[in-house]
Amino acid sequence: MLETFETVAKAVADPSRMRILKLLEGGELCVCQIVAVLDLAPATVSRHLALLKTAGLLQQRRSGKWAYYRIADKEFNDYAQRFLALARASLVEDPTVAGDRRTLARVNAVPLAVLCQHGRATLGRDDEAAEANACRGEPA
Amino acid sequence: MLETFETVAKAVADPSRMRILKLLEGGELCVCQIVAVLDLAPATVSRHLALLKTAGLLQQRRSGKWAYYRIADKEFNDYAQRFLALARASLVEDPTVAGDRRTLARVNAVPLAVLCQHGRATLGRDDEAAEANACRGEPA
DNA sequence: ATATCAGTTTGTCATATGTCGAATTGACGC
DNA sequence: GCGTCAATTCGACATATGACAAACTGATAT
Repeated sequence: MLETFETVAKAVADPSRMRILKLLEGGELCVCQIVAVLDLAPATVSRHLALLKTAGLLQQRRSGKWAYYRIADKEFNDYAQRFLALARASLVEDPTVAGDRRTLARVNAVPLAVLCQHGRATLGRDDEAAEANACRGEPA
Repeated sequence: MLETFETVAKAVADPSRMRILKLLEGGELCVCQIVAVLDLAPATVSRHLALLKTAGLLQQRRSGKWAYYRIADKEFNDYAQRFLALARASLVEDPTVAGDRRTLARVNAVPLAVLCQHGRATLGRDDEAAEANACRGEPA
């Protein structure tokens, strides 16, 4: 259907959403991690994730207070997996995507109990003391 | 570049433009043929075609008063040909696309001197007398 | 040079979209 | 039950976008 194609195509035709997809290629992430990397409001990220999920590009699970999103591994419609393949083959050396990955590494070095409370501001404090893990302590 | 990806993705993420791409898979067309099939204002079609061309998805040539567009056969950027391949594999049995192709067959049965002057209205008059060819009489 | 024609550009309008702040919802701890 | 936290939904705003009409541009015929 033309409408489905449009829905999926529009989903990847936004830079913020494309950045999310490239982040998730590395594996499932908690919303708060995506928020910290992209430095966008949680409402914005939540809206983007919902749109990607509606387009059949992502899957979601909840664990306690946290929501995790990952790249869809099923065929939810005729086009999602094709666009995911195209996205995977794209932007391989893009500086924005590469920068996001570096930021994600720093995000992952911060205990999420801290990240969830103080957001991206914690990234500049490498001397922050370690705390108990929260949402990131639960692999898929 | 993320910006280029966005430009190309946005170009195919619109139904009218996707219909144009599917039409052009059958070969080069004059603007007036596309106008007749899509039943959109010439200004609208012209805007869409310009956007597709900017995205590296189409090429254009002029011949007299007429402008012809065809699917790009060169790599104008990193993504255009990838999206063209995806588009070619998509909407193969879509009813809107199929209907456009049927309409195009009827458009092609009308001499373009007539079509260019009277537009889509000529499609309902199968008894129209043949006239000299105009823009369609010039194959690539 | 003038008129006609086809396509393009400009201007306008209604609608869509990305973003953020506020409000809401659901999970958790006490 | 209450307070806290993370994510989601809602509302508002600025900007973008698809559509059309009008104006413009370039090609052609006379």
